[in-house]
Amino acid sequence: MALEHAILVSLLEQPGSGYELARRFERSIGYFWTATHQQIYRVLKRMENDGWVASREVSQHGRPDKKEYSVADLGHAALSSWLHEPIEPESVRHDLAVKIRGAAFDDPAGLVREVERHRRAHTDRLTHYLAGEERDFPPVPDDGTPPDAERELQHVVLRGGVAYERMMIAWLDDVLATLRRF
Amino acid sequence: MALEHAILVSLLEQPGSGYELARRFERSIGYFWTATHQQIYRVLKRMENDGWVASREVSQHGRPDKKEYSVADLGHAALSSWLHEPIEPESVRHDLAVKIRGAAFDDPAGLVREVERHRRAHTDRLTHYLAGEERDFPPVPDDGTPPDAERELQHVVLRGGVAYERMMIAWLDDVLATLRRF
DNA sequence: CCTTGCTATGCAACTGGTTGCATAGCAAGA
DNA sequence: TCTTGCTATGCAACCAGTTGCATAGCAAGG
Repeated sequence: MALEHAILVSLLEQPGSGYELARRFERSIGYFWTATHQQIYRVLKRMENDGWVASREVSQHGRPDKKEYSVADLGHAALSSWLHEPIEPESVRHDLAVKIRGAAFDDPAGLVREVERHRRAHTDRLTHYLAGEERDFPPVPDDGTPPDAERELQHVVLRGGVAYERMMIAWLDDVLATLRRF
Repeated sequence: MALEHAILVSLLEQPGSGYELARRFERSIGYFWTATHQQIYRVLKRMENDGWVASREVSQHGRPDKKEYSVADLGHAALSSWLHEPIEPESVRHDLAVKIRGAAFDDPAGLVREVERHRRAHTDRLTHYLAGEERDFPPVPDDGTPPDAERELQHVVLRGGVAYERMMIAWLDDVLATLRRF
């Protein structure tokens, strides 16, 4: 399970409430790890019981109070030991691939609109990633100052998202060309 | 849920027992949808109760008997209606991306060996895909005969796997270069 | 004042998926 | 004969994740 660890990373980058975490999981972290707010609240509670995170009540102006969480020593240690474990070869789940192979026994041409819809979703996400990259990672001249690990690593993960979306768009074009031959 | 549908597609391509399905889910179908044998047996039982599949006992020489499943009309209809639903924008889960961002708060260089391990797993899988492609999809001259949908669609899904592995390898090289700057 | 809508937190029930364990047929080899 | 190993099927317990629902503070606008 890596939700705990994703939360730890997110809280290390920036402490925040369950609600704020849920919003981050709709963007940023959420590009490669999804979670709903119910899940986040439940896991945060468990993590607090385990001493991985600590919370404090924060009053806000014009809004309900929030509970701001930050990473405790035990949490930092737990993250560290997880980082040093080898494991997890990742398992893939691709509904669309199942659909494409299934289309052979139904109506191949009928899948075109569905694939086009997916293609649009991926181009949208690519556009979004590229805008984020331009905003958050403008090119800096190498003036000899040491690189910032947090920033560089966030950037390389984002580049992974960009590469993934580009690959998917190219493949979906291949799929569309194939479907249109029937 | 698409496990039912993945099983239907697999049984349409070739009827088989739960055990045989489990083996297919370790290759072929398993490249984009994973399932353990327990899960497959449980779901097959439910599908049989629902009339989606039918089974018959098959005696084998030198082996225990098996129950061979094939798709019933209701199952074919269920698959068809699923294929015509729009839905599912796919959610991603990338442990490695979490680890990479987390490494900023631990030991970036310590992640190199882990990333190299993943890179090796992906090159292995790519080699495996390419061997399968050469074996199952040799180039055929276009002699005007109509293309075989089942075959062409299996091929385009496999090309997706190849594209994915190539993208991952290139990205992991990017990650390694980034990690090595610290 | 009342509705709408966003912030903020949470419970309960369910479903899908994983893990550990168990059983049994049969073949091959020590 | 006994062990090892592959084929073949399955139960039970657990855990992670989803869905539906509920509550409450506060602001803005009709």
